[in-house]
Amino acid sequence: MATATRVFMDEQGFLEVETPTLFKSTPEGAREFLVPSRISPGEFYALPQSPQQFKQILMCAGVDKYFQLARCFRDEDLRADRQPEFTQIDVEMSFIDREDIYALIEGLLKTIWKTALDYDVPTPFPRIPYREVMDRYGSDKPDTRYAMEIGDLTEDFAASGFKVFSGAVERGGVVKAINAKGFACVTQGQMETMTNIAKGLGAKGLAFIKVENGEWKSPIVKFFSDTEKAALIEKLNIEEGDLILFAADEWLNACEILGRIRQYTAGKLVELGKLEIPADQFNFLWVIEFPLLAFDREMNRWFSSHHPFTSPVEEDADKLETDPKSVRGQHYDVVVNGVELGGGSIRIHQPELQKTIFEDLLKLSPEVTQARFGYMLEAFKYGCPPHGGIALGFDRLIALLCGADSIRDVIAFPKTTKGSCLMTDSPAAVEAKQLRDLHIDLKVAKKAE
RNA sequence: GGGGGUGUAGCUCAAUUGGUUAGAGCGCUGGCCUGUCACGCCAGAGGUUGCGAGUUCGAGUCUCGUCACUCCCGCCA
Repeated sequence: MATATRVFMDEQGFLEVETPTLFKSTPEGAREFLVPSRISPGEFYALPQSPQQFKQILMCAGVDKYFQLARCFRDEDLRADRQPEFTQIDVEMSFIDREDIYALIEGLLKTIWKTALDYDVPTPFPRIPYREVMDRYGSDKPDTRYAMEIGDLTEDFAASGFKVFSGAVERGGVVKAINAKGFACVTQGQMETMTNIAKGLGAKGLAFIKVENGEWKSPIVKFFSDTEKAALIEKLNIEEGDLILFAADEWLNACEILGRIRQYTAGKLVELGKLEIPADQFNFLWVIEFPLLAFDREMNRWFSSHHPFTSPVEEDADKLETDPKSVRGQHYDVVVNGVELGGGSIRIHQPELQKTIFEDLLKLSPEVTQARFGYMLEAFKYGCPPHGGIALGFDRLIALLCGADSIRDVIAFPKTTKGSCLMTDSPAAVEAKQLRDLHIDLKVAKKAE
């Protein structure tokens, strides 16, 4: 697949460029691996979380079509789909807009799926704005191989006698529900699991209706008016044997709760043989127009929902100062079968705008901005073409093609959950002389042998 | 870093309150049959129940430790 990727990218006129592995710490994103320097006592390299900044400078330098199968490093906890070192298909191009990226990546994925599985990926992929994908699927990486979409009942229950719902609407929230078709046979334990999912996301409970023997079995349905019931039947297509689950909360929470519920119930319905999710089908889509910024309540500041180099969509740019929350980014994720395969954006190429983002919105001091990103702002000053790019998780891609549940299954010599290599027994202690050369004193006691 | 779950044959799983020689399906090997195509029939191999301690007359089952996997929170710009 690496070969297929290189051949395709070469045919499209891209130049493969290697970027340094010994990079510098830019602690905005994931935790980095540090490498001590022998020649510069007390100073460190960092292994790159991605070649992001290098590739943007390549754009300034006139390499207008760059790609790399890039090794990336992140010192975070592991998961089935996360390893401390992994590979991405890293792409950046100049003088383009989003459409160019969509067309390129659709072509690449089409080629890869054809080569590996002789599977014809239909193009173009559907594009769904973030707002809509959350409304319909409760996830920014939905599995669209099954429908079970979330319904919105905010207006229908705004004046409901059921205070839990009308109260949520009064506070500016929403009322949403999902129909788990044929899941009225849900067990007590499964209901409890789902309630815990909802509570884990801050809900007080999980309202439900079981439709059995022509009857709505539910502790709350007695509060519903006939109009409200009619709205439910119509919007959720309620039939005998269905299970309806509700979330009344602020918008994002309600969406996420039902998104989790959607995934959970779909899994159970597959076990029961009442839903089919074909393993040999691949539903690709683009999720677009993510919010550029999200607010961190604890830190009381804005942070980039993607990364700080993402350009705002043009018609929202003037709202950066007045209404940062509503600014959408020119960011896009490519999603297949509930897996986020990659993401990217059209970048900021104007030094002033980049500086505004760093200093006014992200509240980095000018000194910090200069120390961490000064070389980029400097490069931008000499005239940087409009550019953008994307990175696809290569390990995830291979796992998808192989039908593997974990990227560990498609990586030679993977790390364990605790980050050690069982083959070579790394990480391991080093000799005192090596530490002296690196000007390092250890504070941890040496492990007893 | 915190919390939950899991670990039994190559794979998917079973094994009652702790109780005989740890079972089944699929797969594998051999034989037979065959108008077969998810063939059928017969036979067989395959296990230190992740590892190490402990409790017990007796541990797959209980306790502790450890390793691995997995999910959730944190983290993953």
